[in-house]
Amino acid sequence: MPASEDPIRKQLAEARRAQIIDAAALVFAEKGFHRATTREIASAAGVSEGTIYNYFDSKADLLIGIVTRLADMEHLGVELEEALQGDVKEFFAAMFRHRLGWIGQKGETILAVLPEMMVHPALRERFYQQFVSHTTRLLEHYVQARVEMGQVRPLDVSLMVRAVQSMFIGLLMLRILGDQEVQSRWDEMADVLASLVFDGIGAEREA
Amino acid sequence: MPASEDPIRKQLAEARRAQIIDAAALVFAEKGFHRATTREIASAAGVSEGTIYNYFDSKADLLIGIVTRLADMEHLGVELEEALQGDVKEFFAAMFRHRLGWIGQKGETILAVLPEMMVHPALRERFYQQFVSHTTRLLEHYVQARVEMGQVRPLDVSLMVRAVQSMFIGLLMLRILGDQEVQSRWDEMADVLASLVFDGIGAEREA
Amino acid sequence: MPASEDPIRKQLAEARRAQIIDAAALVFAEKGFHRATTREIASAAGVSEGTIYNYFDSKADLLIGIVTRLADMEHLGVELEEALQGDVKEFFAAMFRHRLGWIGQKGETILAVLPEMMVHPALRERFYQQFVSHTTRLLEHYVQARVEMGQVRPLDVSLMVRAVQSMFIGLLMLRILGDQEVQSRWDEMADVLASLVFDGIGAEREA
Amino acid sequence: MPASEDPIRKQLAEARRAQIIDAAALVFAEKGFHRATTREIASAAGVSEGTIYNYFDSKADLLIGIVTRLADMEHLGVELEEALQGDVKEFFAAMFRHRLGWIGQKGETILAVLPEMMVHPALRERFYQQFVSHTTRLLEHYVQARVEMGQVRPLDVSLMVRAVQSMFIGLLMLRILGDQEVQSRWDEMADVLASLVFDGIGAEREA
DNA sequence: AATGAATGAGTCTTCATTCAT
DNA sequence: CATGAATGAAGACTCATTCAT
Repeated sequence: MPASEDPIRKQLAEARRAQIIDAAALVFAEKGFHRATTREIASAAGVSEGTIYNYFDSKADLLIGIVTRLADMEHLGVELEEALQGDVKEFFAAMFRHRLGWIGQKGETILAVLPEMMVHPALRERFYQQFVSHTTRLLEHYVQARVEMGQVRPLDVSLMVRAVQSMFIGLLMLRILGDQEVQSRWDEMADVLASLVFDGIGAEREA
Repeated sequence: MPASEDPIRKQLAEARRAQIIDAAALVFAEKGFHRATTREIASAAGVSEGTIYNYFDSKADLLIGIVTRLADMEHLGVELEEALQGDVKEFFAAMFRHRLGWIGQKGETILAVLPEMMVHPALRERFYQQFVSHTTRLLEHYVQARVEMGQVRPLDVSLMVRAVQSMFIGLLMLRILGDQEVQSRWDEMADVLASLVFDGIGAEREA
Repeated sequence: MPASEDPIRKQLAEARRAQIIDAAALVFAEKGFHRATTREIASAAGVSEGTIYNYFDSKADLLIGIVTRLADMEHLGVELEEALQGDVKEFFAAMFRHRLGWIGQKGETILAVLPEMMVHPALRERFYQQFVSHTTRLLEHYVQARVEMGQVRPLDVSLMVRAVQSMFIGLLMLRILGDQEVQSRWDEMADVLASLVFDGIGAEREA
Repeated sequence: MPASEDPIRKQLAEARRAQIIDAAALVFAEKGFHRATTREIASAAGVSEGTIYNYFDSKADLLIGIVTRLADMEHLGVELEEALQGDVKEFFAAMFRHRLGWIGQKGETILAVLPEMMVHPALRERFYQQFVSHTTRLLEHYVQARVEMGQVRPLDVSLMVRAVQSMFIGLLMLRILGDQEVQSRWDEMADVLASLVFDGIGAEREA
C-alpha cells in the first residue's frame, strides 16, 4: 500500500460521493425523498445500489450529505463583504441579490431536502443552524449597528430580521408552489425587496 | 328505508369524515405523510383501518380531504372586510393579524400537507389555487387602487404583493424550522410586519 | 303467528334465495368466484350485503346453492325417455341434443361454478355425483344392454362411456376457451357427434 | 464487468425462474390461484417472497410463466410425425397416446392454470392459441387430406375435429373431477378412443 | 326480515439493506 | 471497491362477515 495512493484514493472517493449526492438531489427533487428509490438514485449516478452503501450509511444519510454539500458551496461572496461597509439600502439589495441568486441556483437541491426537513428533527436542526441562524446573527449585528448609527429606524431588530429572512424562504416556497410571476421575474425581485424593506410602500411616512 | 334517515346518515358520515381527517392531519404533522401508517391514523381516529377506506379512496386522498377541510374553514373575517375601507397601514396590520392568526391556529394542519405538496403536483396546484392565488388577486386589486389614490408608492405591484405573501409562508417555515424568536413572539409579528411594509426600516427616505 | 303466513313466507324466502343465486351465478360467471365481491352480488340481486347472509352461510355456500339449483332444474326430458326404446344411433343423437341443449342453456351458470370446482374438493364431489356419475350409470346400463342385443360392438363399455361423456364437458370447455366454430355451430354438433360415435369416421371398417 | 459472466448470469436467472414457476404450478394446482399465497409459493420454491418479484411482475404473471413453460416443453414427438404418413386409425391412436401422455404428465400443471384461464380473457386467449388452435389446424389438414384420399368419410371436417379435441380436454376434466375409472385406466384410453373414432360403436353401419 | 357501516384478518407488493462473488 | 441478486420487514388496501338499528 504505497503512501502515494492515499491522496488519489481520497480524491476518487470524494468524486464518487459527489456524483452520488448530485444524483440523489436530482431524484429527491423530482419525486420526493420517499418516492425516490435507491435503485433510481444508483441508476442516475451510474453506479450500482451496493456502491451507494459503500459511501453512505443509509438513504437518510444521503440527505445529510446533500445539506453538507450545500453548505460547503456557500460563502458570503466578495460583493456582500464589500457591501457591509456601504450604504444600507445598497447592502440590502446586495444581500437579496446574493441570497436569491443562491436560491435560484440551488433551488432544486434545496427542494430535495426541504420537505423531509420539515418532518425530520435532526435534519431540521442541521439545516437551520447551517443556513438560517448564521444569517440571522449576521443581520442582527448589522442592523443593530446601523440603528445605533441612526441609519435604521429603531424597530424591534430581532423580529425585523426574521421578517427579512422569511422572504427568502417564502419566495422559494412561492416558486415551488408554481407562482408564475415569481418564477419568471426572479431576478427583478432583489431590488423590489430592497426598496420595500428600506423605504416601505407608504406614499408618506406616519408621523 | 324511511326518508327521515337520509339526512341523519349524511350527518353521521360527515362527522366520521371529519374525525378521520383530523386524526390524519395530526399524524401527518407529527411523522410526515410517508412515515404515517394507516394503522396509526385509524387508531388516532378511534376507528379501524377498514373504516378509513369507507370514506376515502386512498391514503393520498386523505391529504386532499385535509386541504379541502382547511379551505372550508377559511374566510376573510369581518375585521378584514372592514379594514379594506380604512387606513392602508391599518389594513396591512389587520391582514397580517388575520393571516398569521390563521396560520398560528392551523399551522399544525398546514404542516401536515405542506411537505407532500412540494412534491405532489396535483396537490400543489390545489393548495396554490385555494390559499395563495386568491389572496394574491385580492392584494393586487387593493394595492393597485391605493396606488391610484396616491396612498401607496408606485412600486411594481405584482412583485410587491409576492413579497408580502412570501412573508406569510416564510414565517411559517421559520416556525417549523424551530426559530425560537418567531415561535414565542408570533403575536407581535403582525405589527412589526405592517410597520416594515408600510414605512420601511430606513431612517430617512431616499430622495 | 297465523298459520296461513307460513307457506307465504316460505315462498317469499324461496324467491329471495333464487334471486340471490341467479345474481351470484351471473357475477361468478363474469368475474370468477374470487374476483366477485359480495357487494357486487348484492347489487346485482338488488338486495343488501347483509341480506345475502340471511339466506346463505357464506360466499362459498352460494356455490353450493348454484349447483343445487342447477340440479333441481335438470331432468331427463320426455324425448330422451322415449329415445331409450328406439334406434341406438337415434338415442345417441337425442342424448347429445338433450345434453348439449342443457349446456347451451346453462353454460353460463356452469361456468360460474366449474373453475372453483376444480379446486374445491367438496364442491367437486357434489358436482360429479350430481351431473356426471348419474349419466355414467345410465349410459353404462344402456350400452351394456345394447351390446347384449348385438346392436353395439363389444368395446370396453366403461371406458367407451367415459369417452362419450368427455365430449360433453370437453365441448363446453372449447366453448369457454373461445373456439369460434364450436360457439357458432353449437346446434349442429349433436348430429355430428352421433354419427361419429355410432359409425366412426373411417371409410371402411377394419377387419 | 467481464463479458464471460453474462451467459452465466443468464443461466442462473433462467434456473431461478424455472424453480419459481415449478413451485407456483405446484401450489396453484393444490389450492387454486387465489387461495395460494405468494408466501407459500416462495416457501415451496425455497426463496423469499421478494425474490419472486425479481423475476415476475406479479402473481398473475406467474400464470403466464407457467403457460409459457408448458408450451416450451411441448413438441409433436417423433412417433407422431411418423404416424402422419401411415394408417389413419393408427395415426389417431398415436395422436391420442401422445396427447393423453402429455396430459397425464403435465396434468397437474395444467390444473394449475385451467381454472383461472376460464375466467381470465388474456390467459384464455394465450392458452387457446398455444395448445388448441395449433392442434386444430393440424388435424383439419390431416383429415381433409384423408377425406380426399377416400380413407375418411366425408363428414363435416371442422366439427369432427372439434369433437376429437373435446375428448382431450374432456377426459382431463373427468380426471380432475375424480372419475376413478378414467384415473386408473388412463393408459388404456388411447386405443379405445381410436377405435371409437375410427370405427364407431355401432354393430353395423347405416346404409 | 333488511340494511349497510364497521370490522380486522389477510395479502400482494415494494424497497432499503446486505453480502457473496 | 463494485456489483446486483437475495432478503424480509412493513404497509396500503380489500373484502367476507357481523350486528346494531
